[in-house]
Amino acid sequence: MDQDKAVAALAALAQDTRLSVFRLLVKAGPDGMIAGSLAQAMDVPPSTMSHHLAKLEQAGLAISWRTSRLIHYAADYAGMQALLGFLMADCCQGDPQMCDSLLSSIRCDAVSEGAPA
Amino acid sequence: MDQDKAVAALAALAQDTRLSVFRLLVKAGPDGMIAGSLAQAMDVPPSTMSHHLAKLEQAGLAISWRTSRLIHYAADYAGMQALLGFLMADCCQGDPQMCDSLLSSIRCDAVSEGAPA
DNA sequence: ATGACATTTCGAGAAACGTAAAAATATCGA
DNA sequence: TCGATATTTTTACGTTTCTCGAAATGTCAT
Repeated sequence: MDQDKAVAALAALAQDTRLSVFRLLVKAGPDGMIAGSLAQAMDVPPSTMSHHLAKLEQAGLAISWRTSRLIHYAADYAGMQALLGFLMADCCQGDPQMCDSLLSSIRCDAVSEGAPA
Repeated sequence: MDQDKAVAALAALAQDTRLSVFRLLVKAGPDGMIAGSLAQAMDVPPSTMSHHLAKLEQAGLAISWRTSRLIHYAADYAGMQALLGFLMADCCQGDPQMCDSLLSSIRCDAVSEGAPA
């Protein structure tokens, strides 16, 4: 992950529809979702969704594969991991505690926002 | 952190100069850096840097304060934390292991990219 | 007060982005 | 092969974003 790739990944997520799609894919897991279902879920035309999905895939945040006529999209966890690592790099230089407290609040069993019980 | 704020924060980071500035601020720590120094460091005019800094601050990723004629900018760790938490929400539904492996690679003592020895 | 310094606000042009209809491509069933 | 389905590519237009000079604002020393 270099600067350019990070900017591309962040730009891919910095759009309402795409951010929603990405989070939907994160929740959906490795099996992913069908392109058409995503277009329906987000209430946008197929061509618009295709454009967004292409951007997510180019940014390394989603992967796709075909099953007969259907195209599956799933979150690219490796890409997400690389992006977060890039953002967090050097975060704790001189103060590991600060970084630790930041990360601990993100741990799955500690996430509270965006994941209502 | 809601969807709109997350999009704003991601958009703030999805720009070459601003991403560099943010990472510089993350490295600089709580004392932050002076606006003019950031303009020099990034080689952009003061007005351009001011525009970028305003966007980072509006996005909740930076804070600023004045010391006589100088204006300090520092990374807003709480904002960064909220954004990462939002992105990670629901990441491990049904598969906590996947989320754990993702986070463990981000831990400060495991960061390798972007932080050359 | 006046001038010098640090930064922001305003304004305008160029470039990039989001949207979606229309046409093209790919796959399947009959 | 033909039509139907699923998706992408092409193309176009309106909007937003980026950039930076010029002017305005805030601060300090004299």
